[in-house]
Amino acid sequence: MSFTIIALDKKTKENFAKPEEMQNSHKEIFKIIEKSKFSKARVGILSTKSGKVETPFFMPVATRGVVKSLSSEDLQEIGIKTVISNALILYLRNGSEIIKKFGGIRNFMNHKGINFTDSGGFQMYSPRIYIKSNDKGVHFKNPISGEKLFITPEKDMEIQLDINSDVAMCLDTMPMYNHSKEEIAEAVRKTSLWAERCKKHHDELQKDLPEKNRQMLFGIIQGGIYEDLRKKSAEDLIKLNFDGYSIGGFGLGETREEEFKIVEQMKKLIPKDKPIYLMGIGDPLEILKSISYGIDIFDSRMPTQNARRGMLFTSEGKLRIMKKEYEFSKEPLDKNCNCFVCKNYSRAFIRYQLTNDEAVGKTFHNIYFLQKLIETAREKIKEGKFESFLGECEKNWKE
RNA sequence: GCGGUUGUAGUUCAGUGGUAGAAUGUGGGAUUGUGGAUCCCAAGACGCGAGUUCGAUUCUCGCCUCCCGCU
Repeated sequence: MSFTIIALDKKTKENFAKPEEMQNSHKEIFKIIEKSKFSKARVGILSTKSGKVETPFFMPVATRGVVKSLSSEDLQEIGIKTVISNALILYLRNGSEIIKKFGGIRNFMNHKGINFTDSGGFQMYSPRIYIKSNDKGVHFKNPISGEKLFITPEKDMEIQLDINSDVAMCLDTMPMYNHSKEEIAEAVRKTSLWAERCKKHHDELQKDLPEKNRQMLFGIIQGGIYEDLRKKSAEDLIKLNFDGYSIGGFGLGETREEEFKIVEQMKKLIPKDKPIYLMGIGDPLEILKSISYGIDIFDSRMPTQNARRGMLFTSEGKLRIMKKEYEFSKEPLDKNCNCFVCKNYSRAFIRYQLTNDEAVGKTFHNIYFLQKLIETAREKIKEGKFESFLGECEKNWKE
């Protein structure tokens, strides 16, 4: 499935840094170029070994090296520069070994942009592959071969370096929303313990590499909705001086109020010159709101997974395409959207094809929508009009 | 034409002398660091007629229907 017939516009092309242009100094890996006067929103430039990307940005999830139902060309057309893959899941199918022989995931998936990898800590939520963990690491079972694996923080760093992503994530322990405070405190303790080992081993593995070729490493803050635990987690990680800081463990059932209370708290604790990544958050309004609290990076399976399940984003809110009322609809998904899908297909067509699970660009549209939304947000921040833009979006958005 | 068999939700099947349950489908909803899912809610049925009985979707009879066999 590909929509390569759209010619790249000039602006999009220019936004893609060529490898030879990427050999700049990496002394300043994150540079703030604009700050809102009315909120914590900011625009920055994150410099990685594969190029630069403007923040805030959203990364589609490419768990096994592909954003489901989108090609690398599609990503380029949409203007997506950065995707995130999953080191553990790639490792399960021997992907990390194959990718190593390609010199990294950038070459393997031919995504001419920037790649993040997640550690696999999140997969502790998945009873199908997670067995148990202790202070040394995590026991997983490989559902393909049936064999058991033991992933230590050190092993995880090695896998992510084999994959050679631009930004790696620490192996963390993610508690669930319904866990007791004691369990979440334990997850924080283990996350800090592992973060230290990740950082040490990661530095050691790259000590001979020139700085401009080094993979970055982000620490992941846990602690659920408890300010004292979050504070402890953040302080432990900040001491280790990571390249960036992730806020993990949200999007699991907590309220927006609980979430943003912690996000605001974290914003005050994390050094201003470090990028902040709110993991797993992909709801459009939630993203915009988080930007106003100073978040720089997002990722989520929401736009891709929900597209396949018939939930589309539009400028007027969520559209459930399988609803009976769209059976004969000649309208596009979103009349305000300029994507290939909205220019060519009706709601009725997309709805009809979904009954047979045919991919006709739903994912393309959702990713395009989010990309344009955040591009607009960056422009609005630069113009000093972000907050009114946010208010307008909130007003127009229907759940 | 005769004999047997069958008839319960849109569909495929349970079940009971005190007016019925599932699966699937349908209509809503959920879905947030992806194993190409899963979960929640709702609506929806005893072929027709007569008899026995306090009461029949259930038992009896007739009609119709499904399928099988015989002529």
